[in-house]
Amino acid sequence: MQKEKVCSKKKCFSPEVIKRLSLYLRDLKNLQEQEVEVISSDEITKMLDISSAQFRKDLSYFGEFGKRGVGYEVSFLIRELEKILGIYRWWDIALVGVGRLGSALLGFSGFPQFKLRITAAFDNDRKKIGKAISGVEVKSLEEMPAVIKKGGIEIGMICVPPQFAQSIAERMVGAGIKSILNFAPVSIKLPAEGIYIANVDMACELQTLVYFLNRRH
Amino acid sequence: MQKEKVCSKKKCFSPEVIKRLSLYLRDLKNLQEQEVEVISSDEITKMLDISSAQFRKDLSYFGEFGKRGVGYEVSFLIRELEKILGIYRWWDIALVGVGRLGSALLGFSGFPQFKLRITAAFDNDRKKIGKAISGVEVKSLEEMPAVIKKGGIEIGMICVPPQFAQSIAERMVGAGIKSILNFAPVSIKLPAEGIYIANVDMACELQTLVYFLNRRH
DNA sequence: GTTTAATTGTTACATTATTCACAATCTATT
DNA sequence: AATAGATTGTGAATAATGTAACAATTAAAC
Repeated sequence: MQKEKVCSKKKCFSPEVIKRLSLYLRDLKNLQEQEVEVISSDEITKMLDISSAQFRKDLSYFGEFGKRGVGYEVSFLIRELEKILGIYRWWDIALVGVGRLGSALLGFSGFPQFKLRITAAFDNDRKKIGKAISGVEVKSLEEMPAVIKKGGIEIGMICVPPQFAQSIAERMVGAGIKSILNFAPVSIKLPAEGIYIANVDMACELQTLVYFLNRRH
Repeated sequence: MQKEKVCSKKKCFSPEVIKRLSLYLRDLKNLQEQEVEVISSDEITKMLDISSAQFRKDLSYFGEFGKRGVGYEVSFLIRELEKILGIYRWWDIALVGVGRLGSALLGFSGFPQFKLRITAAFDNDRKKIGKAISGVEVKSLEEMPAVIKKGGIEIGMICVPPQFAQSIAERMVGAGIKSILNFAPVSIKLPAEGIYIANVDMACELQTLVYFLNRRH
């Protein structure tokens, strides 16, 4: 969506490539559950709407993972993608805003599979503080910096109403958060260099649907 | 993310352009609340991380909306963007899967502003059927086709566990749904031509964050 | 062992998207 | 009414991305 691009000294890949890799990984894991052992670029991309050439090209940036004339060994490719994407240890997440969406995310079962876990949740609503939601105790916002620092948490999730999002982002980054997934429907000005922020705005997604609905002939 | 592209006989714009327009609209509405009356491409794009040239070019695909030497009148540009995006009437949405995420979406306050409203919700859990969540009565899945047809609903939201998503999508399209916002972390094979599907996969978004976390120097 | 059918990895090409740069235009000032 | 400063709209230049084509490789069939 945005032109966000984060580089290191090494080769720099666009978020688009990385997002596709993570889609491949997701689907490969599903295939593994169905006990598929080998798959061709053609077959796997039939599910996604991506060309097989795109798939092979995406992988080629990182190495050679298939066998010509045969295809890709599912379990091997999963391991390699996990290495590329950094899924070699657990990644802790701090969530702020335990409203309906925040609670839903706390209970989302899709995270552990990718070694992602929300280990801390914060809110400023007295009624919520102290309660546990999906096994995570809700703490007061004042405790956030200390908890983030102590836990070495690097990923933050913002689920607060839009008017508070900017200030929460700044406090997160001040506490040591290095990347943010923002669900508040508002643009956040990055408070420091080298912080990666991704936005999920459901209303924007829906509006795009509406546009194309209107355009169908 | 995907290479999804929907064209009509008229000029065809990529979903990327449309998504940016809808971001502009969102931020313009915020500016309007702050009583900003005129804004330049430079100022508005400072918030987003998009270049001012990109902003002007995006608009130029659809017409001329600014005044040289001056900038853009906020209220006028809002009206024009609403026209372009199709926000001239209410758009009804059918939601399937009233779990935590589904419930959160039913209560999401960001939709009405863009004339989007969830008017029907479905689940197959007896305990949920009949209850009202955020003012919407949960109905059984069996009733879905009739309700969608009767209401002329064209937008569907899938919030069910991944293993059910494909079949729900097919039943939605069978009932007349023309575009789908899918929250299930699984690839959906489009059951018919001309159906637009957008995917929101939070685990994928987070994995992209993790990748860039790992790469920082 | 040779042939055949399949499928990768990669180069060259085509397309799409973004940025640049500046003429055109507007407002305010003198 | 002429000038200066601001800012748009846009064609041309550049960069990024995606596609197509095919040589290289593999495994299986004969």
